[in-house]
Amino acid sequence: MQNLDNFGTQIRKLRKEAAMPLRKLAASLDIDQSTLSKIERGERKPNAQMIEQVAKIFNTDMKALLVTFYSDLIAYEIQEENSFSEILQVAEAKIEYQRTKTKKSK
Amino acid sequence: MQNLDNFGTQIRKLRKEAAMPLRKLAASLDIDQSTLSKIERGERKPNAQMIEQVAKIFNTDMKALLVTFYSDLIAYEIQEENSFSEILQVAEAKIEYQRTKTKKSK
DNA sequence: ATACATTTGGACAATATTTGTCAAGAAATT
DNA sequence: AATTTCTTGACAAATATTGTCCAAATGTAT
Repeated sequence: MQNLDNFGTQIRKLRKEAAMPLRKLAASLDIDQSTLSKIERGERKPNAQMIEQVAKIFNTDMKALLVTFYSDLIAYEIQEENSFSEILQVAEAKIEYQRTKTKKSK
Repeated sequence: MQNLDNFGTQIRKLRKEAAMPLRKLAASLDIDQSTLSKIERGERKPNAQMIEQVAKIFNTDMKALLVTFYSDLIAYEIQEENSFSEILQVAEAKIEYQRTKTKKSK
């Protein structure tokens, strides 16, 4: 089954596995350690640029991190909506439609 | 098939059907007409509060508007991601998981 | 226990983004 | 061509995000 961790939890796990102090990871990512602490605990939103750096540092799969990052974002935005399932379905159709359009227009 | 219009297009259609000038709808929504013009053409993002008002004014289905609004938002955010399909799937699983949790904890 | 390293919490300014507003010009309608 | 409707761009005000610091809290080893 897929991993339902949020981005913060995932990073913290990677960091612990690597036995790396938060302070050090923060330095590698060029962010303040308190900021990273908050990101790991879900108190602040991470930003998309972090993802590539994190993948490199821990030599891990970037795709998994991207999926976690964006699914967090989306789940948060529509968690209160009863029609969440339909929303996601339509969003997917829209993206697919966009892609066929740009393919043709090329 | 589902409606893949974006929110702006949908509002514009409703407004045209009702033969209502933009200026008047803007007044009803208590926003500047230039703002509404931009929203209808997708140049500015609408906000969620508009939805209920629009549904009332045109006596139309609020759910359809909500789905359009949020699917736009999401499609825009992840349209560049190759794993968009998986992202959406995981987002859905996360929301479902959240819900089972809160149900139990009650 | 105390010393040392790590993590967390809160405050704050700097920066960026969003939102509201206006007025003038373009387009459409009568 | 006069009137109404819509669009565009510019700008300030309000709001949100981000970066930074430092003290307090927690954890770890001696």
